[in-house]
Amino acid sequence: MSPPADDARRAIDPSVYRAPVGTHDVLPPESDRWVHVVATFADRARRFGYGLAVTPIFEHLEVFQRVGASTDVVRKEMYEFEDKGGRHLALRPEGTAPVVRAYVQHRPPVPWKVWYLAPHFRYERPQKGRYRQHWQLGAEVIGVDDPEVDVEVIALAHGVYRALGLERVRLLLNSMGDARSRPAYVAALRDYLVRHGAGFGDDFLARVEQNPLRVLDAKNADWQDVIERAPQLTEYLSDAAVAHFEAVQRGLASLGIASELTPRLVRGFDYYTATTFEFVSDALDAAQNAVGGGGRYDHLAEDMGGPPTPGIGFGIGIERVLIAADAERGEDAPPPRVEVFVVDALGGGAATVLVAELREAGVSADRAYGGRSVKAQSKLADRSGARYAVILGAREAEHDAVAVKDLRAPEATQGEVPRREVVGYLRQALERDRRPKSYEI
RNA sequence: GUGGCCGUAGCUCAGUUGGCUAGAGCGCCGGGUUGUGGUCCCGGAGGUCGGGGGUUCGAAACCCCUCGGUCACCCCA
Repeated sequence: MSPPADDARRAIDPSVYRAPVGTHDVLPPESDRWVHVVATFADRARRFGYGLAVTPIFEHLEVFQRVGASTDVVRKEMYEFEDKGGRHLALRPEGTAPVVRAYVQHRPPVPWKVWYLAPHFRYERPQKGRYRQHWQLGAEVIGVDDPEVDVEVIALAHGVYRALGLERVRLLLNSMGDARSRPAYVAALRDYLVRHGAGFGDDFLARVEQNPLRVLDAKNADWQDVIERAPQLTEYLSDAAVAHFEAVQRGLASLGIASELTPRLVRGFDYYTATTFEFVSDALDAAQNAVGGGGRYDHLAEDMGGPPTPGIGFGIGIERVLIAADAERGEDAPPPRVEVFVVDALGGGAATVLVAELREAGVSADRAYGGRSVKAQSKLADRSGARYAVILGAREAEHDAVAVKDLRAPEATQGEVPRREVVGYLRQALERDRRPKSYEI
């Protein structure tokens, strides 16, 4: 491949060869933290008895329209397209709908407990913690409306934040009521807002018209007084809804999980019923402080043509979790890439063999390429963060030995080890000072 | 979709009454007598000054458009 000629170079549009607006690459060393979040979640989901559900990255448009005609996701944020067969499809904007669709399609035995890791897409203007493609980890339990399930699902999410070392994450809790109690409330709220918000302009009226609940979490300062005094959903809950909600709160308390009743917590999707919740980070002063959220959706399966089936789930935004971790404790130096770096002063493939032996033995190892000088290789050894360097030198080779150097020692500490023993020697040395403390993101 | 701020080497930035071959630090590559890193010294590579158009004798700097970044609104992970 020869480089393009100068004039050909000029014709290349640099704005095209970059990640599209609102998307980003996840690369080392940042991706190490990303993997750690995923691994932590996967481990806990497994312990809770959840299996992985991998669903398509796109679905028929109708699947996502089930999140609600009044939602921003459906009205303006969907990445929809038509394929060559004329099907109307959309990239996944949220995680619950595809899982419920899969449930309705396959009808697995209940309770169906699954978790997922998936990219999500929303066409909106990016800003801190808000991207057009972002990754969510989530879990869903379908088929049971026992409040104990609500408690378990919330506990799963809560445990993930704790395991990741996030301490400034709070749990906000609310109940959206059930099919019987919500319509009466919405009517009362609309009535109230129309009466008291007469002078608030078209934006206000449009929201009241579209979905009065949307007004409750509005940030507009002029509206706050009216919103403060608006009727609260909790006053309209049916006896059954109240009983369910109280059971959830008792269950959380019994696990020592603190939650805050937040009557004005309104989540973005219309399908929510009963329990809704959101995890927010106080370390984030950005407008996007929600690091996760979810709720119960007892009519969604039915709305997709399945039998009446309750369900509950949540999603956690990986990017926001990482931002929250940075905000809590600052960005740490990246962890070492490998434990051992092999410096080859002999040539002839000696490093190739030793590195292979180390890797087979479970020791992470790297080496330099391109026949670089010993000095250059030593620099790379230093920068790799490796604890030990092994130098393959001519003097040592004369009696079948190699030099092993402790790169962390303040004074250069170097010793000779017989070539055939070096792998075992390094394994033991690394085992001795393996840090017991858990790795935080 | 609307609005504010910003756009000079890989990164962080300097460079204004518009005027010499566009600079620094860090990073990268090499060297400091032929086998060793982290400190220090020397050298080197690397820039369509986001892109296009305009004003001007002359533009990185001024104007317009455009692309991108960032923050906020709307809303959310």
